[in-house]
Amino acid sequence: MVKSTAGSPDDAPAQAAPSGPRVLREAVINEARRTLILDAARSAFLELGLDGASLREIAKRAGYTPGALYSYFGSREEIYAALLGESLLRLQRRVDDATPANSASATDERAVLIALLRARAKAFFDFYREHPQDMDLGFYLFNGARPRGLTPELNQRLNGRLQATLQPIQDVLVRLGLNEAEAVIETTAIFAHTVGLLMLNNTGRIRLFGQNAQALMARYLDALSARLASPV
Amino acid sequence: MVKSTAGSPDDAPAQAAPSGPRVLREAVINEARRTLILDAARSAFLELGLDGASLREIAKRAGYTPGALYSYFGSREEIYAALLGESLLRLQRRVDDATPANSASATDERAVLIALLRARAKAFFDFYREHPQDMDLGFYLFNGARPRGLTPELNQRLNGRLQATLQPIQDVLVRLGLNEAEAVIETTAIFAHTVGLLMLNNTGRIRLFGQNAQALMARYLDALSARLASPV
Amino acid sequence: MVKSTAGSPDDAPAQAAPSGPRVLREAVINEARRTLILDAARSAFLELGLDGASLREIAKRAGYTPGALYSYFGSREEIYAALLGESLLRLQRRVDDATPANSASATDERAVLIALLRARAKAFFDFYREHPQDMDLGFYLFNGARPRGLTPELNQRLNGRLQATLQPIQDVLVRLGLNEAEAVIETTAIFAHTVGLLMLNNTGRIRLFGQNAQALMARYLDALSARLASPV
Amino acid sequence: MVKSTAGSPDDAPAQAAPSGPRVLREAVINEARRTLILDAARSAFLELGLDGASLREIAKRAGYTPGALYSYFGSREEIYAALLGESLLRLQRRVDDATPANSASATDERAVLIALLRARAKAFFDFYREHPQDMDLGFYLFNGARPRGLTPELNQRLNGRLQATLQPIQDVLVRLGLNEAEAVIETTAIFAHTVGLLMLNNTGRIRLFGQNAQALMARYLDALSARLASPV
DNA sequence: CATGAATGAGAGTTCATTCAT
DNA sequence: GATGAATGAACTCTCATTCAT
Repeated sequence: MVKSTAGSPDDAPAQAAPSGPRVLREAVINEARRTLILDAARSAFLELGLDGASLREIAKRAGYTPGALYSYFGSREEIYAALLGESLLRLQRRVDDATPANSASATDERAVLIALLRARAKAFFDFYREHPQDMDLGFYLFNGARPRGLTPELNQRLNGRLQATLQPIQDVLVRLGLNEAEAVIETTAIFAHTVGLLMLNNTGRIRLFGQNAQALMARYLDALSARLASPV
Repeated sequence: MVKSTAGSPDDAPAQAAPSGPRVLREAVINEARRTLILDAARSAFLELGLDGASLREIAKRAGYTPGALYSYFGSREEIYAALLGESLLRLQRRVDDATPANSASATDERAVLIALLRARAKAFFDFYREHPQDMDLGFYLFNGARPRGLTPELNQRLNGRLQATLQPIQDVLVRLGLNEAEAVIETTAIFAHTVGLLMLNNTGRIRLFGQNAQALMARYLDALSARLASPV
Repeated sequence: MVKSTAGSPDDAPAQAAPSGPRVLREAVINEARRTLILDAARSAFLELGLDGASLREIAKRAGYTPGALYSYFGSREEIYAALLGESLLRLQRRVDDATPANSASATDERAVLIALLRARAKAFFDFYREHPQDMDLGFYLFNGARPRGLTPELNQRLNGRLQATLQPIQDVLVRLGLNEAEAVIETTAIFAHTVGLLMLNNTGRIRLFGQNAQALMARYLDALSARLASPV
Repeated sequence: MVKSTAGSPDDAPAQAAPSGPRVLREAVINEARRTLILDAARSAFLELGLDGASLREIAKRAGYTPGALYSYFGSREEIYAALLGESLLRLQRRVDDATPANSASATDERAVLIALLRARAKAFFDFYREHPQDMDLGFYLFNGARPRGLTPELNQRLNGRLQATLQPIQDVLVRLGLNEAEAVIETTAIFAHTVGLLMLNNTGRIRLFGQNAQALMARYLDALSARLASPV
């Protein structure tokens, strides 16, 4: 049995395992197999959605029998959690890498920061617009008072990842002069608007109103930029 | 058999049924029984969520055998749809009835309109904040290209209800000087922000950030009010 | 409640009912309603087969609610039985009315008889070829040691009808010189061959062999005619 | 999972499975369990008919829970198909093994062939007379334009088996001098007569006419033999 | 480590039939 | 005579999970 937690190479090892070349090799192999399963889960997810991504289906796609998965994950929900954890990492990378499109008016430092803010918020938005299933996953796992079959630790870890993802946005706001509290508030608002637009978009509500999600996001960022343009 | 559509008092009767005291009484009884089932469904929903609100569970709570429900609804999805339809009606009523808290500065007509806008948006927000399951329901039934087992007619009817609910908000915007297109855009933005806040709230994300959904909503409306304060 | 047996106008009344103009009128109306139901059953049968012809479906097509049918028939099987009884009557009529195609060589009395035999056998065959569902019905109701939910009386009555249907064929054989026993044997053989061809035809087995049911029936009758051509 | 196709020992293995004593043992066990289920199905069939042989009933008789059967068969129809496939194999073996009762007049080669033909046709007839349920099964699975829930491949395989079963009869006819087309026609006729007699026998129609199915079959073969006695 | 058979529960749905009204 | 709500049992099938091997 392996059963580490939300699978990812950079996770700090939960406990100091007895080391040695053999143990190391096995750990590497295990990680590879976990990855294999997660790839299968992701593809099942993508094609069939949450309902269709049954444990059986995932096992089949990974070339395993259902029971085998329990050597690597404690339950179906844990696979989902690992998937979500990994999705958040990809999101984080994307937000971190975001750069403003045109660095023309590099003279005005404030404008540069705002452009960076927009780039990061847009990266966040685009990620979920392009991968709607990843958002489904997140909302599936956190849909009540207590998350779905997640251990408190796992839950906390995932929450940490989410916050880490939004941190770059918050940072820019601070550099723009907002104090910590204000920055958190504004970040949360951006987060909420983004999520709202995406939800409406994914469920066809936006098309219903003859609108376009990307344009609405740009519009929101326009207004935000205007508010931030002059020092607070 | 009864099987009218998404149950509601104000539905125009599909056909002129033979009237008379007896027929009337039976219709009333039927409506009562439909309501009984819907109440059971709602309670199951509330306590167990969508997954737990199986037909069997609903039937049990309504004091019926599973098969009996099929006299009133053609499928499980139809029950959900009726629930959603009825929920949208309650929402609509709430938005329609919304009035500004303090009608103090009744002198400034523009201010009055903005106060009305805020009251309506707040009513919308509060409704779903108080009844989170109702929002789940909506997102469940419209979660893809094609809605979950809904007939196109039912889908269209429900969409119409949703739009009717947002209409009062849009109306105020028009009265404030926005043209039709702008009003739709702004309404959609309000809708999105509301939904986003609620989603984050319902899944505990907002508390995670140490925030408060109602305050964030108020803040959003503040900014909006400021933008609308001066004529366009 | 009415519940006479295998419905048909020419059935001898099972019991001497109290007569009188009013009773008579009601009996007529009842008969009409039974016919209405049977028509509905037949149409359901024709379009949906045995599986699809549920009591609900029949009731719907007859413009009744399910429960109402129990005023006229004791069970679903009884409806089927009535349908079969009526089908056998139609078959009988068809066989009785069968006449040789070309009455050319009217000189040879033996040839005339053989032509009549062929016409009758062909009529029998054609009836079921054109109405495959009617044969399904028969085999459904008599598929075991004891017929499906039929009372012995009903069973006997239906058997009598079947025999009456084959009687005209048997008669010709007798007129051709066969004694009673031989005639019954030959009739049964014709019956069997017909049924076999039809079964294979209805289930696509004959097409599978690249054959044609009608041609095979003609071929069988050719051989039979040849055997009967010279006096026994 | 096992899920080979219409179960039978002589099926060519679909893929070269990794061999070895362990794999072999498991394959044997699996085959045994499939057989166990098929035995249960056959017995349910025999006692309760097609309607009564539900998945639940079969599972109960096999000592399984309903879901367990899905490890071995993809659907209820697949069980039926396996049953039919295996039944056709038994039939084929019986026909192949059929030998004339008295090989007295071995001098006349033509007579020997005719005796062989009779033996084979009789074997076919006897098989279904002794196992009436097997015929029901066949007619159930092929009762319309498209077979009941069978994949086209399975359907084709079963059809192939049926044709293989009749081939020995057809062969003798060819050896007796009939050309290919005539042989097919005559084989189909024999098949039809057999099926017709069996249907009437199984449903009690033959007894109704005071006849005996075996005698009628013999009589049919007498006439056929007479026709074939002299070279064509 | 992996298998895969098996469980046990449950899903939605359909049905003939009954019976108070 | 007719309604139609309701029963109760049945249906096929899917699922996450367990565990002896």
